[in-house]
Amino acid sequence: MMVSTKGRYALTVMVDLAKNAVDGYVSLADIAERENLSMKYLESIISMLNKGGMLESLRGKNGGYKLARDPSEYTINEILLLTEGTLAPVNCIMQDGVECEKAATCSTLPLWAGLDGVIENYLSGITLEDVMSGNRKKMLGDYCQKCDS
Amino acid sequence: MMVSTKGRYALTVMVDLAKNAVDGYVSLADIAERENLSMKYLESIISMLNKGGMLESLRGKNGGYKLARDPSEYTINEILLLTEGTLAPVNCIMQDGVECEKAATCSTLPLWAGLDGVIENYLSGITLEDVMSGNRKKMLGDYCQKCDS
DNA sequence: TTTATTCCTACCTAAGTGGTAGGATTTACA
DNA sequence: TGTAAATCCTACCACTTAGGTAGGAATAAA
Repeated sequence: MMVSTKGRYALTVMVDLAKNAVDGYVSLADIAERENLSMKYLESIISMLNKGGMLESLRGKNGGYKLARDPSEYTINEILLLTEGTLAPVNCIMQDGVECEKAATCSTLPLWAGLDGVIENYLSGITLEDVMSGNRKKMLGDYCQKCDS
Repeated sequence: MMVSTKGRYALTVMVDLAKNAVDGYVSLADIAERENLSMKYLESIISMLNKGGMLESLRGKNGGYKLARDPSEYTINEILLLTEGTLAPVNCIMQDGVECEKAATCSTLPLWAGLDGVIENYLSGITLEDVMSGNRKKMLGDYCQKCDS
């Protein structure tokens, strides 16, 4: 599994915030109840989003969270990267400038690099707005039977 | 990480067998030495490939393994599926006919389905022959700087 | 000053990853 | 017919990650 519940829940939280955007702040308790997820667990996840600059927060009564930007200005890639660390499909892809010692002669590396590119390309091309508004054509593309009907 | 060492080593073994195809059988000891991998661990991996019909094997002296078909007749997708079980990027994608109970109303599901499609499409479009022969154009596509030079 | 909220640290169980160990079985060949 | 070389099979094991839970401190509005 490439994306754990951390990443999935992070996206769910972001979509929830986008859909329930109001003037003020939205509390985590509200989000957890709407999405039927453990509030305590969401706490640790939303903390990563917050520290990563995705959100604005306010403590205390009537506090909560809200998106820092317009939904169209978030790519799914950057949201998932915050909670997952990396989205590389294998751990032999170069990370932090360190590459596998066999890289120069490895026959399979180009395959993994290509797969990595395909994934990043897809996730970078879709915004929070697309997910929130259910842009099936963009998300499902050729695989969507309903998109043409 | 989507693909574990099992899948990576399985592909490495298949490529090694493709490159070192001879009349007879290739022993696991030879493969392990060439690829510098633990023979004992490879044993369990090659067993999955063998049971999955990817190989032909012969026990006893001068025994070993060889590919059951031409390299061009294996897709990378089917090789990885044997050792990984699934290549779905998240576990909320439908499996064995069972789908998430929130599927009908889930905003994020189309994204995961789209990502799954992109991955499967990529891995199904590349053959063992492509990897063995280093077909960078096909594996790296638009991401390859060297492909046009 | 009370109440509702975020923020922080620590802890826990179960499952998966990446192997290792030892031996039984089979086959070619001298 | 014996022996060496190979696959095949079952068990085990340490370590890491996933997926949370628990408890309380700090903050801010009313």
